[in-house]
Amino acid sequence: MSLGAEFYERAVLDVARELIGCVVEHEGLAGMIVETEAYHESEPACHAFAGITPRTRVLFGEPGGAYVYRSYGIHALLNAVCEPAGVGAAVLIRALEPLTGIEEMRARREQASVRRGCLRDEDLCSGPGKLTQALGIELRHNETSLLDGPLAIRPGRGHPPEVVVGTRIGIAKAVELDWRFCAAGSPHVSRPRPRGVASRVREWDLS
DNA sequence: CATGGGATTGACT
DNA sequence: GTCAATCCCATGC
Repeated sequence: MSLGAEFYERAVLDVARELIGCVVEHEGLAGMIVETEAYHESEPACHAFAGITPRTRVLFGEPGGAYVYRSYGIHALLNAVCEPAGVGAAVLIRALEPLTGIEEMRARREQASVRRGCLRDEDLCSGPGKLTQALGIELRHNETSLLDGPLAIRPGRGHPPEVVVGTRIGIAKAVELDWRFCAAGSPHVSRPRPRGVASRVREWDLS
């Protein structure tokens, strides 16, 4: 069962943190969310900061909507619209740990890669553009519903991962906000990793 | 209508 | 470390 509107209709920082450990699913392909970022109309890094435009209206729409936009002319980035309708806010899904359909994900990712057959599991969904490519998420999913649409986000199983907080990636404004959330220790988080997520070097590896 | 700038990635020096 | 690819849309004339 997908997360309901009441899950998304809350403070975007709470949603971003609690989405860590949840599962994104599309066409039978699924991965656990290990990295998110929060965006809110009150700060200039958020697309909704510009107000309601044809591009941003979905951000001000019903919580639980999907905001998918093209980045750098190439990549589709997936966001979950949050907060009550009328407030422009969303959580950017930045990385997944692949769970189901891993070989299908690898095939989709290697289509665009020059080096084939070399992609590790950690290379499949460790970035916002990578995960949409791996799961087949495209611009046509913009303004669809995460509650009952082709894209679904479900609660995770077991206890949720420990979460590490850091600053957001790849933005020029409001860079100081600690609005990035990562599953502690996960090798599927994108780079650069915040402190506390860096892979540990065992002592016997040093010499 | 023309222009400019990205919530990135992969390849290369 | 640097750099180009490439499309949508916000902005300004």
